[in-house]
Amino acid sequence: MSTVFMPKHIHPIYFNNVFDECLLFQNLTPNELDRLEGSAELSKCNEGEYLFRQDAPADFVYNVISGTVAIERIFSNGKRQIIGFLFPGDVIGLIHSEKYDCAVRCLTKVEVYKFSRKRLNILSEEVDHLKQNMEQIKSRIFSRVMDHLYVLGQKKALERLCFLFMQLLERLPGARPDRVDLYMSRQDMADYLGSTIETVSRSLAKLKADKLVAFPKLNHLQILNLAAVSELAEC
Amino acid sequence: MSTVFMPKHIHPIYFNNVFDECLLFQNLTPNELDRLEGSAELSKCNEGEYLFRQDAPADFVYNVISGTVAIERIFSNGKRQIIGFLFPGDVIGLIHSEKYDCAVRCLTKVEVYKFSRKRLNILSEEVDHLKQNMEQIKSRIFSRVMDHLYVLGQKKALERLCFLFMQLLERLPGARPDRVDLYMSRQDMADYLGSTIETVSRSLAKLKADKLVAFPKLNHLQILNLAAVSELAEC
DNA sequence: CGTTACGTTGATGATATTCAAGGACTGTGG
DNA sequence: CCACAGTCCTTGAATATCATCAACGTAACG
Repeated sequence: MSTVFMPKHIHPIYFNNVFDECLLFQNLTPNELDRLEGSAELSKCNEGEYLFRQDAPADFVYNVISGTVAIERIFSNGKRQIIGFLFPGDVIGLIHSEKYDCAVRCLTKVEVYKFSRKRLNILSEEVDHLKQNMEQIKSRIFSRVMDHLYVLGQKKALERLCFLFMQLLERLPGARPDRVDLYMSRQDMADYLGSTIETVSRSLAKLKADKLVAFPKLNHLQILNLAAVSELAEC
Repeated sequence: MSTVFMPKHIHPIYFNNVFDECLLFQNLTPNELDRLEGSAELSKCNEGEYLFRQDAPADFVYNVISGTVAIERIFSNGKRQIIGFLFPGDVIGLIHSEKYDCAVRCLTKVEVYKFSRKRLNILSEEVDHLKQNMEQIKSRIFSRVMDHLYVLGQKKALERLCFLFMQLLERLPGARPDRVDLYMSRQDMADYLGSTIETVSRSLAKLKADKLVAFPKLNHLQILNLAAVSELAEC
């Protein structure tokens, strides 16, 4: 990998596998990357911990370097809806008012770059590509939520599960059909898919019985029949 | 109503009941409003027509003056998910990439102000309050979609219907518990709530039987027991 | 080797969808 | 003004799907 664009002081992990795929940094010149770096701070978080909670002041924007997180929303009756899962390269916290309207829980050990939201906004005024990238990220997030909405509105349990698998396959860096790591629990899947842990488990059993997927280990998914899974997931 | 902030050439309908509630224009000075006006054009659309279609170039941002529209998304299998209903004062088309990723269908005769997206963005660089308003609108839209996601994921048909009614009551200008006009068909409600027309109809019957609501006319909803409906709708 | 947390499976009842038939409202033309 | 057709809405019956409660497996860990 070329090191031409590598700012001097950023943690090297940035450049292992994430940097190239990271939307936030697309098309930035070395000089602009340097300026962005000045607003950033590496931050770590352990499995099960929260990056931030619902209703906390929305002062920071995060860029996931490594690990997987769940965006979740708790409601007054105690129920939980997971809005999405985010992976290395993804950005958190762009679309918020003064307070975060959801919480971010780490499913694994997580490393993030933490930006002051204010400074990022100021910088985006001066760096046109950065602004464009931020807008693009927002519209992608929105588009993804609308797909999610459709899945919860129209699809059956089995199809929902396939939707999740295709999402993971497409968005989890390094995922291949024969190797998708499920970092989330069955309960997390259920809360994402608007279902229950039992229904998820039964749907999994059905997919296994039909030889569409296999589980060499509990959280190691293999997609055996990609065409069929993709078909079921289809939007 | 004070006319101090009234730009000279804007269509008077703007000032009948919408202007004060319109987020896009909050806190703008008369001079700034004048500049905004220069980018605007009044446009009308009949019931059943589309303001724009999915995948059309996203060149414009709309501000609803009068009427009701449905934001909908069509999927490859022909199914339709309605993302939301918009009313006077609401803004359409802020969060999109180059192409609209959903379509906007008019449920009634509709009047909108049509802004060039490009010019609006440029103007927002110069007018700080406008930029803030736009950000606030985006985060509200996002927050609303997340509530919707929760409703589709976690709630039963009856509760979903109550959720819709409360949304209408809160957001439809002029709506009161004893007078909520349903401009959408039963099919529209079903497509919004991730349900079927029959289930919507049955849920309605149940709510009527329990004296929570009444229908003096087919599309004139009265909420008889606001506390109960609100309770059922609760997020 | 027991404890604990997490996942699976079975039985049952609740809820929603589907298919089909019947009403109610609307607009048109006689 | 009425008859008729068309559209939308409601209701019924049968079925499919899912949630719930409970029991059982299994993997991880001290």
